[in-house]
Amino acid sequence: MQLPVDTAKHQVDTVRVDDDARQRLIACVELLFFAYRDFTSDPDRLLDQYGFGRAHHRVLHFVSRNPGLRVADLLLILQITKQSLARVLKQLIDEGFIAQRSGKEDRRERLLFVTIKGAKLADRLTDLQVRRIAEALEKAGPEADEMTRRFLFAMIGEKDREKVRELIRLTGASLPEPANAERPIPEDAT
Amino acid sequence: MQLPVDTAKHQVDTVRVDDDARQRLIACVELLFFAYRDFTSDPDRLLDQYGFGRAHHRVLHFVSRNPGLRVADLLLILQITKQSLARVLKQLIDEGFIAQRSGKEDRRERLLFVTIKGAKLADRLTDLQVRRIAEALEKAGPEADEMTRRFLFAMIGEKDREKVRELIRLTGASLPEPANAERPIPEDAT
DNA sequence: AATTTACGTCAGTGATGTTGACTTATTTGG
DNA sequence: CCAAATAAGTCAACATCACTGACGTAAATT
Repeated sequence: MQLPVDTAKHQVDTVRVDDDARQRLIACVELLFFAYRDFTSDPDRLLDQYGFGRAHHRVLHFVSRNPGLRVADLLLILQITKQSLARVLKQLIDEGFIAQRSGKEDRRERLLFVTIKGAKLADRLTDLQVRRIAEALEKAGPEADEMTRRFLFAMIGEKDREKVRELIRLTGASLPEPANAERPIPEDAT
Repeated sequence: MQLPVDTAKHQVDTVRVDDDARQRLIACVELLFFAYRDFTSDPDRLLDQYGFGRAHHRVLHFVSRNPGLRVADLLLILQITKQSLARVLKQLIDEGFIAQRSGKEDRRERLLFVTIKGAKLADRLTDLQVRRIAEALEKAGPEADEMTRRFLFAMIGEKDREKVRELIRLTGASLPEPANAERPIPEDAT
């Protein structure tokens, strides 16, 4: 590529002390961009073969991991609008990757489940991502596993952290300070 | 949210040994999604005020960090098409955030630079992201800094790693095995 | 019985990406 | 020196994924 060198025109004689620290943090910013770019590239290729996009992937993934998820939950997780979700969800249902059932207690709710077909695709997609992460953790060193989870968790907006902690349901030392050790396990489940 | 519990219908009696490991890896997959979602949310809010999107941010960032970047370089970095870049780049130029100059040696090249205005916005955006990362690293622990960079770097597709290493120009122990200690520093620079 | 809730849907819009083809200016190589 | 390759810009058409706002329907709640 032959990139030119940054001659640091801006912030010339500001605090030199944390200048180095800032450079390392900016490296993190850029690394996160590249890491995510490539993290999504493997699934994207597979999804293309089904005529699906990243939006389909996210829906399929979270429904697969959380059978009986409600539409409202999905909206909270993905932080998109009902209309955005509707399109991809409809496709996934129409093509037999996701099935829905009315809730027993509240029949307004549509509980979402993956079909066998959907589970297969979800697993293939997850395998691709798990493989890349496993390799990266191995390359990063023995303690990268835990450290990375702690870092990524801390990157989440404070308001959503508890929700995410419940969602990914990782117990033990894997995440910092569970704040509330009680984990009321609902018994309905599928 | 009251999410139902995964009853693990799939891969029932396969290897139980790394089942736990797989769960932790899947947690990483999901954490990366949430982390990136929130990582981009701060800049997005600021960009909105300028009528810009994420695409503008990426262009502005890399031009700001690499003055004199060529269009072709940008295409390699962002991995988008010329047409996608053209739209946002044109806007950034028209609105005075980025300036271009023909290359001295090769006058076909259009070298890109941020203007003062562009540098200010780029710095504000970077500050937002740096702040979130700094906080997350602090919460994750003392060695998260280095570990996280190693992990993120290893997440990058093997073919692009060297390019990225040059681009983010982090030396020393910050990244694993530089492979080639020689770093020929081009002297043209701006 | 009225309100709220969960979900679906219609219509319109915008940001960002894609492909393919073509032009212009400039450098390079036989 | 002229042909080919290269860097960049441009046009047209299109897909995906997000948005807003409004409205409908069924079921639960008050």
